[in-house]
Amino acid sequence: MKTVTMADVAKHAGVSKSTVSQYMNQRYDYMGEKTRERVEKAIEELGYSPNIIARSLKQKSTTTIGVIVANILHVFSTQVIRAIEDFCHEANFHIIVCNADDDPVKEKKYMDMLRAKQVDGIIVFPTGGNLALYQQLVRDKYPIVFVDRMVPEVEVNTVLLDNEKAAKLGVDLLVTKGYQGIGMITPPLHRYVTPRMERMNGYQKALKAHDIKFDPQLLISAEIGHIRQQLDVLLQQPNKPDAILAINDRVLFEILQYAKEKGLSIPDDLAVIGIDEVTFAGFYSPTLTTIAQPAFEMGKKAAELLLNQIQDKTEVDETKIYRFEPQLLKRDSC
Amino acid sequence: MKTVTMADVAKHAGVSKSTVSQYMNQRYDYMGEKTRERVEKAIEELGYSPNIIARSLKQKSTTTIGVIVANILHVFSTQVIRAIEDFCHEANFHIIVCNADDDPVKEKKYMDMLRAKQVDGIIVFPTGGNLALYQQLVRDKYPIVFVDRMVPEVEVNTVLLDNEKAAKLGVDLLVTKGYQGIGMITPPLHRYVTPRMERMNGYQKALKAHDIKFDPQLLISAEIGHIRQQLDVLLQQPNKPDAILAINDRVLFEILQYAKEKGLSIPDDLAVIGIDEVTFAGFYSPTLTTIAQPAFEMGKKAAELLLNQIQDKTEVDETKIYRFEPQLLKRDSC
DNA sequence: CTGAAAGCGCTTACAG
DNA sequence: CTGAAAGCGCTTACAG
Repeated sequence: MKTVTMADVAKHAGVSKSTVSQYMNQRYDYMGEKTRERVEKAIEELGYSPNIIARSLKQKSTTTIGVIVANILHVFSTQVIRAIEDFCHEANFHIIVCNADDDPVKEKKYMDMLRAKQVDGIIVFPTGGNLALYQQLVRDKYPIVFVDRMVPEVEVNTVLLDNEKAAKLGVDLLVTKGYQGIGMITPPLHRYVTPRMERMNGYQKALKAHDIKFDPQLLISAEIGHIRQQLDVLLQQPNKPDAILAINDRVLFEILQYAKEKGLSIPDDLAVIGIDEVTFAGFYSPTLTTIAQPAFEMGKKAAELLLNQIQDKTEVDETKIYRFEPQLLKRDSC
Repeated sequence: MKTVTMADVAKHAGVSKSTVSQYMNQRYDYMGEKTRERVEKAIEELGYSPNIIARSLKQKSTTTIGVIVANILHVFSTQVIRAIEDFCHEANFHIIVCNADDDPVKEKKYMDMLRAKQVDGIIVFPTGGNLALYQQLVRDKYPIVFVDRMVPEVEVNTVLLDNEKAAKLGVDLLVTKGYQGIGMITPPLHRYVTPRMERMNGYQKALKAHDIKFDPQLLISAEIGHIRQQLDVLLQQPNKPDAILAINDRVLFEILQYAKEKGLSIPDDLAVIGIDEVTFAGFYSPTLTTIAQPAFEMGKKAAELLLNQIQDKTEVDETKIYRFEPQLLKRDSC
């Protein structure tokens, strides 16, 4: 496939490259009628399509952005990506998707590559492990938006769920329904991961608001693979919980699996609320009360913020945290 | 952020651009020890990072591929993308992800844009609606791989599930278990969509192999939103099915939702098998018998085929259909 | 062992 | 209204 270039078109039409370029960029203002037609015809006949790479080199814009997610297999990431894609499609931008796998090394590698590829900006679910890099980007005024997690030391527009509220919605409902011991299950908290930390805080604050003492015994913080086993221990205890708040969908799966194995009845033996909507919530038995994240709105907002930054580089936006409202979907699991 | 270029590095190090370029490409063969150190130091001090766009223009390779999926929200697409991403990451390639939404117009737009952006190749879940374009690409020897669907008129490497076998596995199991009336539910078949057509064929062939007459009455072909209603009609009939094969996960959801609403007991009132594994199959009540697609292997294969095509353009591979084995996961819903 | 020069395919002042 | 020329930031024969 011999590629046809602008020079070919120019020759074929008997005009200069400049004129073809004007045509391609729809600057017809000063172009003769016949000239335009000739160029149009030449493009048609040669099947010319411009090399955007070459244009990018000159214009310093690739109309492409990078999106680095923690894991594209998570439903939440998928929905955020989809929303970003839709928004970018409108604006004629493309997205390069990368999986950082929660690994700061991989994250850095991707960031560097994306910049080397001259993407116009980056949306990232930050691992938090590349402080110096984030700060460098901010200093360079490189367009960037954080999603799902924040990095307190770094001044970047950030799109987050109101995580405390999400946990509070769950606790409030459980308290209203009269549950006494409200447990919480989360993956490990050893590292600062915004959603987990904030949801934990929300859980504790909400308990306090209801004058319930936080009981560390009712908290499980373990790797996904160990949750069922710990749950088993927890439920043997005399002061076992009668309700549990699952910090995310992965945790909810473990609880449901456990309940199934042990023949526990939900909500009678154990009430359950999960943060994150799940596909089967509406037809599980019982139907599952969940707290949904507005993932599409969040993705859209992230894209909007980034494209704004890209388009008017001059304006010095103040950076902000954008909080989105979780939505309580009351069903029958509590 | 004033970008530092190769020329800056050259000046700073007191060498020529050529030398810096050699250094960047690790061609140290003929480079003096001191020269190398000087360049290294200059790069360090200036914080130089090369502009890959510029390199791409010269080298005619962007180390980027395009991936056009039908819908990134589908679990299958997600898994395929993830596998492609992983494979590409190894090879230092990046992926641009696009959603065609099953719309040939959008598909064409994306294809054109991706080529204009000089991606080195494209993996696509083809809508089937751009025959001329596909054929043009083949003629141009443009690296391309189809996934999930085939386009019979076009000679392109294609990665598919053995769809007939998937349906056959389901029917065989149901027959073995003694079910008499085995129904099938699918989205509309008006257009040729490989998985649907092949699974339908597989279903009919499998029935025949068991000397069961195919009864069109037991088949529902309807938009997702109308399935429950049609199912209701179907199950009122005298010769209603006692088992159903769901052609994909979306259909399975509808069946489960229906069963829940009507208080049907699975498998006693109605046995169910779904093609596509679902997250909750293992802890639903009953646990769900499904037929899983090896999505990761399929994605990996697609990436492998594409990168091979990209790397040795000379070699004329014969194009092939690569079939992957579905996996029957026996559980309790039949 | 290193540098000058041409070129990748565009865009953009500037001149006429 | 249109064209010649310079330049975007690299790479790559080629010369010495």
